[in-house]
Amino acid sequence: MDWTAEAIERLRALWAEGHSTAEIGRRMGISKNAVVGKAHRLNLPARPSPIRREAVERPAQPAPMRLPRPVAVASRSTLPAPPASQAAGAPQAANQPQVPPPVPMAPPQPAVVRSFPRFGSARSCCWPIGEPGTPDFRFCSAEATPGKPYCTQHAAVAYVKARDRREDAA
DNA sequence: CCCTGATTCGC
DNA sequence: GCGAATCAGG
Repeated sequence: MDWTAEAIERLRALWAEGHSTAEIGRRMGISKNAVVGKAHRLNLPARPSPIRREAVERPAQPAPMRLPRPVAVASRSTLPAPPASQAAGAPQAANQPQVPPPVPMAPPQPAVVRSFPRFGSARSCCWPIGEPGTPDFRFCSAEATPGKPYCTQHAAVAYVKARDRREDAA
């Protein structure tokens, strides 16, 4: 792409009009990458983009770390007395390797939901009535038979004798 | 899989 | 400088 002044002007215009990079590319007969690349180079105002690549892993960066300081090997026995610098004025606290404050761990779980209301009394029948998901869906809620989740009526339906059920099975 | 924009990096 | 490749989110 020959970025003539006209081309750049057109790019700027289309960009300012809010066209997508691909659309601009289509109109100018170039790829959207060319558009966005050029726009980026021209420092055109970035468009709303949800993308954030702060954490893009970039293995290719050896980053030759430098040694903190060359450990000077003092010729034995005499450590030169430190110059009585910082005696007056600003304390050189800046060089301390600022230890970040302890990060508080995730707050402990307050309390596991102990238990559902212990039903010492009778439970209600949980036989579904109506179409689940519809407003009028409910459960039977009659008094369930002890040890069973349904009332006697529905328990009779729920617990069918194996013999009778045979026919239903595929 | 389509769209989007951003960044990188070999050319 | 260019832009395809790649990344990343919708």
